[in-house]
Amino acid sequence: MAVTDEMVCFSLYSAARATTQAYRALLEPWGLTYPQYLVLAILWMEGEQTIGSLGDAMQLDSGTLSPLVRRLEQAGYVVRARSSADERVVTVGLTDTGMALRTEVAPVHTRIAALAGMQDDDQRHRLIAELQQLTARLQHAH
Amino acid sequence: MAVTDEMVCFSLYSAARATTQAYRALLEPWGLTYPQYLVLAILWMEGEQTIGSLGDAMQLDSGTLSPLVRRLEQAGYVVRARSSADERVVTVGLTDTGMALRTEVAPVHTRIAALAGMQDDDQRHRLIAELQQLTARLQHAH
DNA sequence: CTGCATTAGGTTGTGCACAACTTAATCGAG
DNA sequence: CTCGATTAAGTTGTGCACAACCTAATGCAG
Repeated sequence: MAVTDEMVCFSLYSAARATTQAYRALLEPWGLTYPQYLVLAILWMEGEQTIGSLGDAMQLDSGTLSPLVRRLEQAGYVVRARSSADERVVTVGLTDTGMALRTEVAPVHTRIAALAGMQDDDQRHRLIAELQQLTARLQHAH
Repeated sequence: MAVTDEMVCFSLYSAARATTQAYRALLEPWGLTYPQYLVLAILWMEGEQTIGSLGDAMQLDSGTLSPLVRRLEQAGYVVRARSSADERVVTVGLTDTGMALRTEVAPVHTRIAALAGMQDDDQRHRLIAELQQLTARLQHAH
């Protein structure tokens, strides 16, 4: 029994890395990373976003999102544009190529959940709720 | 209700980042990161290790551990030495300074668990077991 | 209308995480 | 004993995560 097996933090750290590994394998044909997939998933479901709204959804700051979205743009999946109403705001929208990925790529998260043994809705929602509560507590702690 | 709130992967990703954030705050006085803390925790509990045994425990390869352990050495917490029995192997041991940290720093993971609302042993072990099972399933999937 | 505070996004620097590769030591079949 | 295979660790390059800082646009008190 290793030291780390007694730590919640380590099992989280480990599970998160196993998850992004699983995404890496399934997303490899499109050269997408897991955070890039998340941005596309948000765009597919909710339409055009700003860097700020992506940051709210993913809890990431512009220091992470700016280069990430730039790479998605270089790959031809999204376009960035300064908002005409407010020149500070950058909008991010899907290209036709990005839109076309949806059918094939969007279901990946469901396949990952199945691989993880999380195909049962109740069980999955219970785990999600528990993790969200844990996250909220840690965030409010400081 | 955001898109990402339906995804196990996102709640994991989010919880893992909240955890390392909490560690960052508590470890700031010693300039330690969460993975560095893990290495020290293993050394405190199990004594001298090799790069390979640390890699087994943390599921990391030498590409991550080599520079990480180098930084711990530069900070004066550990020493590296080539094994005389097998010159390929590098052993990692605590310095007196590293040993002395134990009293103050080792309890941090318990404090994090408390902040996360995971002070109850049964509840914590149930979550750890669930995450370990999920991790194992994802790792065996490929 | 002016000028300072606020806000949105970008840049820089550090440290993981990991793939792909290199180097050097050890092992082991023949 | 020899030499090809294996093993341990390190190096290089890419992408995230995040702190600290910068720039430019907007908002707003006076």
